[in-house]
Amino acid sequence: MTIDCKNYDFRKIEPFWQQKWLKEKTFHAENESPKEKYYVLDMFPYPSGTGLHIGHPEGYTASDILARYKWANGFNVLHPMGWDAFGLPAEQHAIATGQHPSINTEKNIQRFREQIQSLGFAIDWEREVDTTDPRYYRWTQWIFLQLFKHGLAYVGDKPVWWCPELRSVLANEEVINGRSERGDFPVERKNLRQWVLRITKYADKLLQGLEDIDWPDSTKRQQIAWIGRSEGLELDFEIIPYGPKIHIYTTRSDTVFGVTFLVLAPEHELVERVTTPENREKIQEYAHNAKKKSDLERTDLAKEKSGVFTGGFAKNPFNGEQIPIWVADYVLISYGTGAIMAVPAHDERDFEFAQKFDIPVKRVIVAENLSSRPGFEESETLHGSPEDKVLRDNLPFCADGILIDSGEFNELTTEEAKRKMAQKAEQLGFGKRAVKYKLRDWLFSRQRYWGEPIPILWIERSHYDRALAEGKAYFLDQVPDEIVSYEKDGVEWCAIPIIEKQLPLKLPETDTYLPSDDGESPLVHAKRWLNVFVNLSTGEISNNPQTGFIPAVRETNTMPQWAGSCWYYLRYMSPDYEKGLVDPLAETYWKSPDFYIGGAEHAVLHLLYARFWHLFLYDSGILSAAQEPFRKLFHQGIILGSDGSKMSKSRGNVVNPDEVVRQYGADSLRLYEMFLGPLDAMKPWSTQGIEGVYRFLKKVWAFYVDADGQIKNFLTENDPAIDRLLHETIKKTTEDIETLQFNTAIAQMMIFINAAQKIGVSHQSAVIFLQLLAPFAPHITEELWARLGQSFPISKAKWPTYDASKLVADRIKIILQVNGKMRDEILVDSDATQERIEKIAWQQNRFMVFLSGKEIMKKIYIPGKILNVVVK
RNA sequence: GCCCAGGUGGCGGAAUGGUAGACGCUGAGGACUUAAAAUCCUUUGUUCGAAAGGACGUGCGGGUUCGAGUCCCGCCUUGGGCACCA
Repeated sequence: MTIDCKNYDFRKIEPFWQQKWLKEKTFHAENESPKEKYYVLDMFPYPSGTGLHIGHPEGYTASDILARYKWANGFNVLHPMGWDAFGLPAEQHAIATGQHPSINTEKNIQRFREQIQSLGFAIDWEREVDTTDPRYYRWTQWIFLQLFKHGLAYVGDKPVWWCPELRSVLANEEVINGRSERGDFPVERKNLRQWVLRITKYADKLLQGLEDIDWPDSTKRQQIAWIGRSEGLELDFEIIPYGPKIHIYTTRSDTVFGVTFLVLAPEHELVERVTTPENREKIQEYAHNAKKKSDLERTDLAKEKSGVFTGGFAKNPFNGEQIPIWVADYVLISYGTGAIMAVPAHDERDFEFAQKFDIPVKRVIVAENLSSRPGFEESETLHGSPEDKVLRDNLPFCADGILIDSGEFNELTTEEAKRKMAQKAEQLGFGKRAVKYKLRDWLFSRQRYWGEPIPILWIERSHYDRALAEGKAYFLDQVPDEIVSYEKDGVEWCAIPIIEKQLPLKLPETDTYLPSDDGESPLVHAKRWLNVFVNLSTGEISNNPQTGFIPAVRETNTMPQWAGSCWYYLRYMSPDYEKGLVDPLAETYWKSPDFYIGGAEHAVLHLLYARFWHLFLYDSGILSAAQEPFRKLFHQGIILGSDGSKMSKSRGNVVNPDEVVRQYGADSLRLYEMFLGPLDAMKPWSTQGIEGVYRFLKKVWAFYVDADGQIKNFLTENDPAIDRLLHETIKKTTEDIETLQFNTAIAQMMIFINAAQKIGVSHQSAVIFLQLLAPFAPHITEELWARLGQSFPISKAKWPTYDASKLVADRIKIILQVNGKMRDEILVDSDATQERIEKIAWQQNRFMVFLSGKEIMKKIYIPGKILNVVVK
């Protein structure tokens, strides 16, 4: 079956083949197959109200080329698509219109599906997933319960980022420079009861797992930096006289003899204890102000240090020196121990602080090449002794070096000193080695309507204890060892899971989707849903009081948008499986995606959270095939407006994919996005540029089809030159697809068609060329393929291979250089020796001009390429 | 401030240390056409030259090499990430 058209009528051709692929399930992936599998994954889109963006098809086309290429290579390919459909815009739309967010979400999904289908991707549409579908989020909730059961989900009254505009709590990762990532609204600190996932427990695994996965270096680096592992020493500085100890954490224990003050974070519990009466007032004032300051202000004013002396002192455990204790907000309560030893000579921040408050600076580390300089043995307190100006200007000296003025540790290197000091501290019991992370636990609850409800009930402590004591609570083996509870108005509430049978816990209907002003989820308005009665033996839930049922309150927070995207790649493997999140057989077969493509903006958030869940699921035996979810990752670049700036409505440089498809067709759009430049680069869209690839496709059409719409006659045999070009093209296209260099693959195909147009090719070569082009431009090639009499899809046809013997030319070009400059070229037989080439070269007048009267120093011959003569 | 990736014609971009500018766009000239569109052909880094041909040329300055866009050192600049993490 083909289309009845004479010209390249993509408006007829493209919908025809799209429907045929859909109807015949051409790209259906089998869960049981003797074939080797290949799983290509796109980061699934959030179906926004504005429809598909021109950037979406970039990644999708790249993955599609790979998918079709793998099909042609005999793989059983899984290339699915789905919708990350929970999210704020849908909720805001619901607030504005009063309409349930699912209605708008469904509409947007439909639009996205149509748009994506209009681009002809080889997707298995039977595996579509939607994170807002209860059949999907049932398992998101189930995973949450597993995390809960294993003690990885807990509640805490935490200072969190609260965004008044969005009326929601945000995760650390969602706050950028004191503003919300979404919407760019100001955020503030607020204490709220929150669900938190203990991602920190996986810090080391998340770090180690990066080692042998094929990811962009920059993304790995970002995750490494985000996890922020550091090894150091915790030391005790005893408050004088005989007070409690201040625990500090340092990665530079080698500088401990250079400590000239300690700093406590304003929120540190010992602040009051160390403060002397005469300083109490100003310390309290300082702490109070620091608390009021948002983190934005605290970081914004980072340049200008502030702090107050407490009047108290502590003893340096290494040398017994009395060290003044300060309070300053450049020390954060949330990292390390909330207290530091300050070594101004060897730390920029401490140095700045010491300068401002006139605190002594004591140098204890010198660069290795300086240590031999005379006069260095003597201790010098640089403050107030400006003799050695050079030295002073060198401070702070933050690099590793050699210790001076450090008692028994003198002359050790930084590395040796750290080791010996740690040993001593541990022996004498005033310190211990410690590992710290910048990574914080993941704030997992949101005060929103449009998210997965957290499947938890809250019951009073007395009920909880009794049920456990009686040993017949349904949740006996479903709760963590450590009770998750919180106190409110003198009552302690304990978290219990709802029974698995009651999943999915669906969102209740409410009158309003607006959170309350005090930061409670809109779900609190659903009173009937909220207050229930539960039977602790059976897990049954009732809306009315009954014998054997006790009152319970539902958790009203919902999950963040990241939840659904943490495991969708698993659901694609068996989207309809009812007994678990993934069918173990399907998981064993598909393992994990072989290729994952999506934007670099997800380098830390989604990609870290998903890894965390996957590692957890693997550890707890729920998954068994792959420890890491994404073995190979690629980030496509961003397509800018034609003015070179980011596409935005306000700039008026937005390109609408529907418009492009209408004007040039899906094949042109796909081809152009791939031809634009390297896949990972940022590149501007050009309206004229797409004309070029459109012309190319028209040229391809005209090469196969005559003016009457009939397939042309081809040559019986290829000219040797075109034969070589064909095999070069097979080679180049194949290699470029493997390395994702689609722009140069397309350039090679253009070269081929330009030559073929002039010289003509055999029928067989014409068929091969279509196969090469098929992953890039599937519609036009499928149509021409069918017109050539083929009855099965071109993407399933065996991928062409090149014949290496055909790549060898019988005559080759040799470049003649004088002193490395190209002066002439000659054509010789490909088996010509250097001697023969020199003989020919010496007959070239043009070349000889540059040699005449010169002394020949040297001749360099690069076989088959260059003869370079060095003259003087 | 720190870390990373870039900087090549009018434009997007090609180039395992070996002919810089493939391929495409744009511009110029031509063919076909009554005309236009489409298509096809020639040409298109700068500069000197009538031409043949020469000189210069991959952000800037050095270096290594027979030979550097590519490797090394220093700098300028654009983009991305991190940012008091002790």
